[in-house]
Formats: sequence, structure tokens, C-alpha cells
Amino acid sequence: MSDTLYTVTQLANDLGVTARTVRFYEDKALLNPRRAGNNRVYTHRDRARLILILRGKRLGFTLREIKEYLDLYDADPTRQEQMRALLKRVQARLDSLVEQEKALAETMAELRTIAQQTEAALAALPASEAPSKVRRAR
Amino acid sequence: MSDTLYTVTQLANDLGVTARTVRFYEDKALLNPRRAGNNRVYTHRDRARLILILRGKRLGFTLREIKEYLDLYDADPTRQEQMRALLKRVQARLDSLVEQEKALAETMAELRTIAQQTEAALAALPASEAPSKVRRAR
DNA sequence: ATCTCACTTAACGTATACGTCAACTTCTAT
DNA sequence: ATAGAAGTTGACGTATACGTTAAGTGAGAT
Repeated sequence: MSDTLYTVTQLANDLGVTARTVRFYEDKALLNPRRAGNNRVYTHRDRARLILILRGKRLGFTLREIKEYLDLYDADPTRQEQMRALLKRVQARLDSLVEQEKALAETMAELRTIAQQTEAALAALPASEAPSKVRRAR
Repeated sequence: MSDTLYTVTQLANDLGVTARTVRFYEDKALLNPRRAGNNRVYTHRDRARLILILRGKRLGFTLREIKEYLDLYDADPTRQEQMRALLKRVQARLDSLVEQEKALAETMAELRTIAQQTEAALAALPASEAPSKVRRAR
């Protein structure tokens, strides 16, 4: 009944990251697994937490931001404040991405212009349309 | 004529960067101004070069890539090989940006989903719809 | 008993593009 | 002569997310 326990390597492989990464997250206080002697032991809760972390990363949040969110999760039993905060973050990120989208479009337009101009300039060149393989075979 | 000469600070201010940046580019062999004694002196050619560098940056190329391009510019009198190389780089960058665009769209979609779900969850909450300003005024 | 694997901590390395001193030298103006 | 502005060369600092040794511990397998 999902009382499975994991070692670092297991959990890491399971979620497609390295053990180093998982330990790193712990160092950054994003995870806090129990120990069996000296070794880390992860529960399904830890696993869920890590999944949240990875999702946050995919969505472009920094580890610091993710940590703030997770800290709220822990400190907010009703989860209301946490959801408000989440909403704020998500909106902000969306705004930022909208801007990125614009910038991206502009950049692509400029690159396409350059490509066209360059192609035109190359086509206007008279000699050596292709680097003739037999130029003075030696 | 445009035989104007610039000092680092002048050139930097002129193009909206810091003198540190201009010197940094020289350290990276992207610029190679003359000297008047110990001081850097920039010509309109140097200025044009710097403009190219900044443009490349705007378009998302690394300084290393920009340097390769500029080196070609110097070593290729006909400018043909250079233009081919440029075309290649530009195409590659465009491909990369197209992928970024996709990833961006996916990310935004996921964020919008999260936002909606969070809003719904918040709306479903009974108490304290807004953090009432007068909660037990003390 | 020894090998070998998995685990541990600590700490330096990486990539990118500069920012920010520190410590001088030089030039111009007063 | 001297203050002040501007220039110079190092060289370390910054931010982010880990990678990569190094050096050692504990446990099961042979």
C-alpha cells in the first residue's frame, strides 16, 4: 500500500535524475528524508515531493521558488495561502513567458530577414557556386 | 570621412554598454583596438564590429559563436565562405528557436491549466474569501 | 577474510557574461 | 604641485544547477 521505501539511487533512477541531484535538493532543503543509520530512506511522500520539484523545474521555476512553495505546503494545513501564492507565481511566470514569446518572435523575424538577405547575396555571387571538387586536382 | 576616434567609455556609452564590457570583449579577442600609449582607441571599424557583436548577442548567439563569425569576416576577403557559415548558424539558431517556441507553448498551456485548477480550488473554499482586514482588530 | 557495490560527506569544477573592487598610472585643469 | 577624472591591468565575485573527484564507511556475497 505505497509504503514502499527507496534509496537515493532507486528514487533518482525512478524519476530520471541522478542521485547527486536528489542529494543536492536535500542540501537545498527541498527534501528531508529519514535515515537508516547513515543512509537516506525515501517514502512515497518524499517521492511525491520530488515529483513536484521536477514539475516546478520543468515549468521554469528556480529551486528557490520551488522551495518557498513547498515550505508553504508544509506550513499551511488549509492550503489556502499556499494556493494563493501558487496562483501568483504562476501568473507571474505566465506574464514572463508571454514576454519571452514576443521577444522570440522578434528574434526569429530578424533571423529570417538575415537568412533571406544572405541567401540573396550568395545567389548574386558569380563564381564558384559550389566548391568545385576538381579545382586543380594535385 | 568618419575618421572619428573613440575612447572605451565613449564607445561604450555610445552603444549602451559599459566600458568593462568592451574590455571584456577585447579579452575574448572579439575586438582589437589600437592604442595611444596605454589607452585604447577605437575607430569606426571597431565600432561597426561592436555593433555586430551586440546584434549577435541580441539574436542569442554566444560570444564564442560571434567570434568565429568575426574571425571569418577577417579571413575571408570574398566573404563567401563567411556568408555560408552565417547562413548555417542562422538556420541552426532558427531551428533551435522553433523548438523553444514549442516548449514554450507547452509550458504555458500547463501553467494555464494549473492556474485554472487552482482558481477553482480556491473558489470551492468556504471560509475567508478575502483576508478580512478587520479580523479582531487589536 | 576479502571483494565489491552502494552509500556518505566535503569540496572543487563547469559554463556564461560580465560586475566590482584594488591598486596604479596618466592627463588635464587650476 | 596637486586634485580630480579617466584610463589600465589583474583577479575575485555572482548566479544556477548540478558534475565530478576524493576519501572513506558499512553490508552482503564469495
